[in-house]
Amino acid sequence: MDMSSNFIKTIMEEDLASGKVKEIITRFPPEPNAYLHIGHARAIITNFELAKMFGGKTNLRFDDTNPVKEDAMFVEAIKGDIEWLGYHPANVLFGSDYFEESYERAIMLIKKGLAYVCDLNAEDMSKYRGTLNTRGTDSPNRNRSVEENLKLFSEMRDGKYNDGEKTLRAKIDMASPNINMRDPVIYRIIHINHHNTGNKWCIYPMYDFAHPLQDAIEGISHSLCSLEYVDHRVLYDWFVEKCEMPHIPHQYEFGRLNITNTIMSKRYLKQLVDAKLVKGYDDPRMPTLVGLRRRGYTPSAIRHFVLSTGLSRINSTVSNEMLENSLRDDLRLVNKRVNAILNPLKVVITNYPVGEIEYLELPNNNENEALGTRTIAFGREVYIEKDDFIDGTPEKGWKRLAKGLEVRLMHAYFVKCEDIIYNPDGSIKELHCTYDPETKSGSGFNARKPNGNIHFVEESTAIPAKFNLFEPLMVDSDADRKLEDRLNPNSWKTLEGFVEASLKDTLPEEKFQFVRNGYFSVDYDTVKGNLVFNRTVELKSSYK
RNA sequence: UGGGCUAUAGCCAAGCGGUAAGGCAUCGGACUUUGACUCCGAUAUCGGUGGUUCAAGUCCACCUAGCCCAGCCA
Repeated sequence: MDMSSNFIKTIMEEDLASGKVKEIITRFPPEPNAYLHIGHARAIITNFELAKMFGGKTNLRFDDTNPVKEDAMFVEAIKGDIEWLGYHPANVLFGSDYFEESYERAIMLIKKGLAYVCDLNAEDMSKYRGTLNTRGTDSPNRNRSVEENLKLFSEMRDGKYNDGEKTLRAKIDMASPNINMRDPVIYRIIHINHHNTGNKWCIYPMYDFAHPLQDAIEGISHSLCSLEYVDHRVLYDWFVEKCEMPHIPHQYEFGRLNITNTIMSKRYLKQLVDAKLVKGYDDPRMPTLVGLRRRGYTPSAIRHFVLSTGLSRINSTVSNEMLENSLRDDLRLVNKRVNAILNPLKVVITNYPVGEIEYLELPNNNENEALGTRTIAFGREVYIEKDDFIDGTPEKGWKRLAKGLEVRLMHAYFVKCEDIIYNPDGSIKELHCTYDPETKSGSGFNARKPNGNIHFVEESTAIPAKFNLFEPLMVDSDADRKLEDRLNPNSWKTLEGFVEASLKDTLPEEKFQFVRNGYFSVDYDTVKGNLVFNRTVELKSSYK
């Protein structure tokens, strides 16, 4: 699928046409402190697709300028997710690769009288900053000499001061209506081991300072980010200019992508995992890429979804149906359609010979002949879905089984329900039906129409399986309420039923359409003799 | 009387002065060995008010609503 028209694509076309840029170079700059989720997928896909469209390239750059929050483990996880999505970065880089250059550029700012070492502690700095409605006041250290600033900054690097004791700040304008311009901190002191640079540094650049420099160094042409950075753009440009970067990158912002019934904030996802309310970051209910993968989502479905939602300067909330639709669309023609019974109800075909099994041939996908055919077993005892039978008089339009009605067991025979056998407790034990040999599928029989078509699995060849069915994790979008109170108690339900014999040797992540039940993916918990399937998404249904 | 951003159908979203694309959802109907798929058909005058123009969703003014910003986070 192509990316439809959007404002960033238009900007790129114009920049290329005018000669403002020679090549489109983008970057995806995650901070290695969490698993990627579907929201990140939008940023990844947008950056890679846009560059690809214009014959450019995209870097993966880990923005690791804050060692207190970052972990090398996430570096590998993030790389894996991006590869899984189908993208190959031109370069895999780290913000920490540029610590030396950042330091040199900071010295340049000091020498130009555009940066100073400040002694204010965090609390006082906040007071001096002023508020949204009142201007800030200058730091007492704002007019230190260049020599003193150089000396102090050098001492900061050498570890002479404790965390928080001093900062390096850009000297801009404490009266600016844009708070980001009120002498922002550009270096702070953090004595901690960094996953890449170890103990080499104890001062680390802030995002606002590091990011534009990183973009400039890498020759990024279009630096894409989300809307909350709009107010930072003027600072971004200020650093690129004042640091005299040879290449001038430009920042463009677009809105975040939200999905109904889906909470994507890092904080909540972490809370869910830490409180063991889910089974980990790859729980099939999680909106993480590893979660979606386990659930059964395919990279191409996610790509299609993201591209179909477009790109604008609005923080949008797209309905979950759109994501689900992308998955169905993606799998419809490429997956085998097989029989599984999630809620078994036994049916005995009383006029079928005891002990006899016959094998019936059917297409693996009736919309795609290339997938070939297979055989399924049919015999005297079969399982059907409980929902496909109604005990009593069905409403008008019922297209399934009921006593006295005849339906087709798909690709087999018409069967008619003659008797309902009950357990002592009143529940249904089994159905007694008769079949009509004349109605065999493929025979061309059309003397009468069945009251619907239902699927089945033959009893003696059936393989037991577990089916995990999901609903949204959260039922309440009110962020003020406690997490526990917002959870959907029915978000995970496991059913035990049967699948047809052809699924005996399936492997994790294999995907099927279970006829009339939806798309399923084999779960990682599947081991020999214990099949577990996750329902990725249901089939659409006009049956209410 | 702080600054910034945004406003096209239920949800996304094209549109760049010439008479409202598309997708998802919804509602009809056809077809159907998945109540699936597919196919037909239905559904908006563009936040509001003025103005410029032969012509405005597109330009101008004012208004309204929503979102973002006061980390030594990103």
